[in-house]
Amino acid sequence: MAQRKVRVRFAPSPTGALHIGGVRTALYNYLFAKQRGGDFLLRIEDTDSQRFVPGAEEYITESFRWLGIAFDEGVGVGGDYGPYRQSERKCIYREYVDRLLNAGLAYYAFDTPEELEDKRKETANFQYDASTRMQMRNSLTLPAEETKRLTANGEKYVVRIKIEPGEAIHVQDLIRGEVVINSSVLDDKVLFKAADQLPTYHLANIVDDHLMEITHVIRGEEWLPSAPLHVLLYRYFGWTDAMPQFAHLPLLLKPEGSGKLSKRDGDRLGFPVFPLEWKDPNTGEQSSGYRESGYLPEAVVNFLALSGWNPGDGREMMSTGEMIQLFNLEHCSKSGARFDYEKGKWFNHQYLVKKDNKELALLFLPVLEEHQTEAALDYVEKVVGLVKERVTFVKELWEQSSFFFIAPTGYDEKAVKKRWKGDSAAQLTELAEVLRAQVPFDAHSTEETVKAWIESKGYHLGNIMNAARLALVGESKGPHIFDITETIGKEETIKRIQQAITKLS
RNA sequence: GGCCCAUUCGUCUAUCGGUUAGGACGCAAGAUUUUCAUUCUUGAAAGAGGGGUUCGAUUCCCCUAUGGGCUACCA
Repeated sequence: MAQRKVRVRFAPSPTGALHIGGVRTALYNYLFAKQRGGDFLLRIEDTDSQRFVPGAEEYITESFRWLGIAFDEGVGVGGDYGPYRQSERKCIYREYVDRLLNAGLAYYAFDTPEELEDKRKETANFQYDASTRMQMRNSLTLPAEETKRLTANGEKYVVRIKIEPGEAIHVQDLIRGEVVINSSVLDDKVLFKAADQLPTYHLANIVDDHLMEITHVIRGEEWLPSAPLHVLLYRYFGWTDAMPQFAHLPLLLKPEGSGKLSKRDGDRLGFPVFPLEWKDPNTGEQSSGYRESGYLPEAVVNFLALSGWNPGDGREMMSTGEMIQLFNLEHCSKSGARFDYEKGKWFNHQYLVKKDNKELALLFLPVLEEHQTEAALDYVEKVVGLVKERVTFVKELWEQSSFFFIAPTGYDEKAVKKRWKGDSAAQLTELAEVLRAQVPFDAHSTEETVKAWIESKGYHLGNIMNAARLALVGESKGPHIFDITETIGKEETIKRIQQAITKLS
């Protein structure tokens, strides 16, 4: 077969917020495409008008924009294979349905949902297939004129694929190898609904993948059971030669308990399962997002890539560029991965520490604003550089640095008990004098002066430093004390020391 | 219930017949430190069970168990 340009797609349906597992699937498609110099497209599968949720499509687009995963083609981007929204491709599918109908590979079925339900109730394991279809109301059992009359009358029919039993269907999976399924266990799936004149997933998916010249279908494991049906559909259409290659990814599982990661888990266990915050327009239910929780998109991407795939050499911290180079389906695991949220946090910490102070300061500015605080950018930059190693999230920067912006209004009781000794007031009074005379006031010079003074007086270093820290910070935490004095400056330093003496004596 | 997929430390995973079964997160201990963190060092921690194949199985095959998915006029 001629070498075709790699084209992969991410095809979500707009039924709500994009699940983090979906994000991972999209990411793998993206990495795969970019590595092979191929195209990555976004197709919206909105063939179920019942489940459409307003805002979901915008949510999807915005999520990938935030994550830095760009589509080459599709909804919101455009391209030569459009439209990319299945609801807008309505007229395309009818032709293919007819093709199957005319070839005798599909048939009309008139059974109502109620009739089917009854059937399922009375017959255990009822399946609409070769063994049962001749007992149902369809174009195979009804006289031709009757079928004609019913379809012409606008009866609510459905088109089903006709699957011949007893054949072993082989699916080649890039991750799992060969999977063989007997066609007898497959049912005559509905391909098209007359009610809304729309195809179901299976038909639309195959037709679109073919028309859009998709070369690789990389999707979640939940699709593996219907892969044989898809293979059959390619055959029915005569497209076997151009059939895409399949790769079914393992699922993301709940961190604890059993089952796949679900929307509910996030807020139950205290972590987001969505890239962005989401409020369901129907239920009003609010779900947290990675972005709003203070995650860095590059950390989320790196972490997600590594649950289900590894580069093979033990590397963990990787830029998107590196992952594009290293990605391959062979190193995707076959078994489901429990979602390791703690490791996600670790990744965020790593990326946060690595991040340029100025960029970090920019991200911190809104947080400062929330606390009715403002400061010059270069001041914030300096502060951020001093405390970033101590936090996991941008938000936590405030807890670690508030004293750089606001003088302590009270003193931590425990710290006072432990650090404020009987002679602290006297010693700090002296320290204030030493500091007042200190020029220049940079951390290094100040430290030398203060240490020399302590030594000459024979004071206890720890006692002075801890008491001073209490005065400057208000509690027993924070970076190197002379970095604090340098940053807040001489006036503020002395002011805080004097205030502590007054309040704590 | 039926069908399909999977199974290495608590978790994510490396190993593609011969290893003291490696790394990372988390956990524990120690070191560093004027505080709290960070950091560094060390440690505990795994091949589901049973059969084969083989000189030799974590690795290949079968069975069992367990986990997961699918089983809609949803995707």
